[in-house]
Amino acid sequence: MSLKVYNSLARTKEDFIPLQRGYVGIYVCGPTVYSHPHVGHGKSYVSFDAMVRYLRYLKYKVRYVQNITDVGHLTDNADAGEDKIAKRAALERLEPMELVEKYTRSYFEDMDQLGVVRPDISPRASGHLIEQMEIIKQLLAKGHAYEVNDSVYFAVRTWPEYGKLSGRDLEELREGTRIEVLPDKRDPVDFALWKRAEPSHILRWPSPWGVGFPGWHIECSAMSMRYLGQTFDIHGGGLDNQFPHHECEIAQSEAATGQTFVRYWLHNNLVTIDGAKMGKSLGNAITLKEVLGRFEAPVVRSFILSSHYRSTLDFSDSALEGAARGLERLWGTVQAVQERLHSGAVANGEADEEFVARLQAHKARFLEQMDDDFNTAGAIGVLFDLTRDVNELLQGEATDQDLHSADKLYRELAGEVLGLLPERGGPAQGEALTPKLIQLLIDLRNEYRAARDFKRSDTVRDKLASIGVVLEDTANGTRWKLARQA
RNA sequence: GGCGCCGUAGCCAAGUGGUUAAGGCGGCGGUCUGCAAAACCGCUAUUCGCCGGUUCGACUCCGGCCGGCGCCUCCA
Repeated sequence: MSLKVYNSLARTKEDFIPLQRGYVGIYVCGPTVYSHPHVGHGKSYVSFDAMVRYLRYLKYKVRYVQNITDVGHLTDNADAGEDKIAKRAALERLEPMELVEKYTRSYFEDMDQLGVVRPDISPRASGHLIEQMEIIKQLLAKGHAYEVNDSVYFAVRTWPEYGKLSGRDLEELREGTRIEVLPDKRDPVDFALWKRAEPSHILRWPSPWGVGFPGWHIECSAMSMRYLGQTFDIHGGGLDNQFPHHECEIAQSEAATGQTFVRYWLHNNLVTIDGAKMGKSLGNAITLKEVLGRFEAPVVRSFILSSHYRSTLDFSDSALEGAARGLERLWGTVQAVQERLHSGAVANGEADEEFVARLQAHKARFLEQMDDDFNTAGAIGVLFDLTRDVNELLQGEATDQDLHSADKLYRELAGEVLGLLPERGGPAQGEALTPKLIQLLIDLRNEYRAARDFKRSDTVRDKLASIGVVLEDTANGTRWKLARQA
């Protein structure tokens, strides 16, 4: 069994073989931090998080780099229009870097909630101007770029492979150019590496070509190669960035270094809202904070992972609701296993051979799904098959070894790889009393029940229910849980 | 106009050239329970948008059609 990934460059699934045995370098295009993250960011970064988690589970030493774009790029196209960050900063009456800091924090806040493991390096574009200029210098020296009126453009006609990622034909691109071509460009398809700053442009830096700001694509080339080398294993991003962003990255990087830039390009598909594209510019973007206000973060995460990363995902309340019910059931079983383990009433003993064999079979199927281009949807399916078996086990006499092996498998697959288990943090001091108090009431109620005083036992249950504590009588005693928030 | 994707049960969603087309939600029936909840068991697509073709055999490959969508302009 080996990991296969869909490489956009090859348009097919390929065996994943890293450049250096045991090590993986991965770069994923990060957010431009000028507003709160939306559900599209959620899908993208949760998807790549699952990949990174799985690679680490496979014992690869992973270096995960994800940039923060804090250099304003233009609202319109790469050549004209306002700077997004400057525009928004003016609107919010903040210093541009203040705005950027605010939304960078907001971004990590939401990602943390979604259980996204932080990248190993989160480089800021504004902190890597030197590296960007270095590449531009190399491109100029090699004749792949030219300077006009204090701006520098990449000369696409000097790079015949331009279009290899997105399948574009240069001639068609020239004909189909919708944007007004700047007179400075020698060729309509050329793209900016460095732009002269107009006097009104706030975000500006000195450079060998005058005061200006970097082009949109150059930062990713600079930061990825800075930390992962001239050639690295995986570059990820949204499908919407395949062209022109990634195409341009490849051209400028490979033209500058003469080396293969990226070996595997992974693109995740986009989010739709009621079947239609969601976009900031379309005004139908839903922020993560909005969704996280209505659904628990793990529910959102499991919803995202319940479809393949290369499929579109349609956000709707009913679909989220379904994901919530399913996750609740999964958690119920995971929790029940742990409760049984800690109940002190478990028989010590060997694990049932047949049961262990079934666990192993589930695990193998799970890994098979993940190996197949990170099929988290299939993997979650296996988790529910596993849950069926574990529930069956819980119906009868389970030994501590049985329970331990089930618990371990959940933690490994659902927890470590998919990040779908609740954090197991100890309760805060005052809260530690709550379970004991509830247990007291449960014991009391059970005394009433033993005496067949159901009127009183129901009163206890109902009153607990009214403050959000739900009781469940099982063959192995009474359990309790907090009611879902309405 | 160019490039590309998708169409699987009421809903969400995997998947495969040929044994019974995952899984989740919902629904129905049952077991358990004082009642309930949860859990468990069973049922819920003779069929994979439509029409042709290739094949011994296609939902899976090819062609056409219908429908939905994306990229080609900032966007995860």
